[in-house]
Amino acid sequence: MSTSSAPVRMTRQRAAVADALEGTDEFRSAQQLHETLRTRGDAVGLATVYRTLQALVDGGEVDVLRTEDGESLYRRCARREHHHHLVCRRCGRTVEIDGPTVEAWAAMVGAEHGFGEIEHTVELWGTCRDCREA
Amino acid sequence: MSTSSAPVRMTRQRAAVADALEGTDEFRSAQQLHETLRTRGDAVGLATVYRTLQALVDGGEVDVLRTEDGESLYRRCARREHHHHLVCRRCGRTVEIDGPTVEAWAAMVGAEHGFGEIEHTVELWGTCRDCREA
DNA sequence: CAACCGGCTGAGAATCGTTGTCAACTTCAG
DNA sequence: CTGAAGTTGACAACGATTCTCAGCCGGTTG
Ligand SMILES: [Zn+2]
Ligand SMILES: [Zn+2]
Ligand SMILES: [Zn+2]
Ligand SMILES: [Zn+2]
Repeated sequence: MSTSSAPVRMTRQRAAVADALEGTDEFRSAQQLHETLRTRGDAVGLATVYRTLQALVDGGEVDVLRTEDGESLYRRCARREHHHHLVCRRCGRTVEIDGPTVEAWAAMVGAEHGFGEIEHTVELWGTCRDCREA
Repeated sequence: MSTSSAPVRMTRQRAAVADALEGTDEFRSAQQLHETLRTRGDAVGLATVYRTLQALVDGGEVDVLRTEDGESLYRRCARREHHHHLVCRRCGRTVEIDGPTVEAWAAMVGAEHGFGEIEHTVELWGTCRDCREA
């Protein structure tokens, strides 16, 4: 089996995007990252930012989640294993969450109703202390 | 206090949309509903379908959830109280789920990290038996 | 029953995040 | 150093949803 994946090249742009993600602990949108890079004088085309983020997501390097109004937010999480998030809807600050209970619950409920290939979406939104006091 | 809510009028269009929702047990997109109505010879403008659905959602009459690719799906659920869904990603068939465990878990995790105004998104996706055998 | 006020409708334009296009450019194996 | 092939970026294209606004119609009044 040869999945003949195209060779991946290291470019200034990819390094820049990866770096911007390393530089923060919060979930950021593609546009925010694009702006950050531009300001930092390390400009990268918006399309490239999107492409790079998508690649990182596909490679499991980065997590994505969609805002209530449909915008995608990206974050370089500490652990690569499956986990969930508690995100500040104001500033993006994030806490990685483990939910063994939820995992079992989801799988069980799915099977219980004859559904297969079960997947689950579990995200928590709130307002962090700092944002609440601001 | 006068929340002076504007009077709501019953129109052919609103009745049609409401009826289309009654007619199915599955999560449907605004466009699907619009098409259904058109076919049924009970045409309603797409904008009106969207407006009506939004109103129903605001009134807690209908539940919404977003597809993985950002499309909104609507469904007239049996219970008005908070609950979750196990949805067939193929046909939209849905099972309403109760997750007392999850409710408590979400609230606890949020408070535990000093976040306020906690909200949670918990949806289960799978493939129903019929769709799997097709 | 007719007149009216104001909410409602719909065709089409406008949004907006995201993806597709494609010629010019850059990486890197040989 | 060279050439083949992956990358880039300005800009067009998309697709779901929302906005506009002139014309329409529900329902209340007299
Ligand atoms: Zn915050
Ligand atoms: Zn999980
Ligand atoms: Zn199904
Ligand atoms: Zn819940």
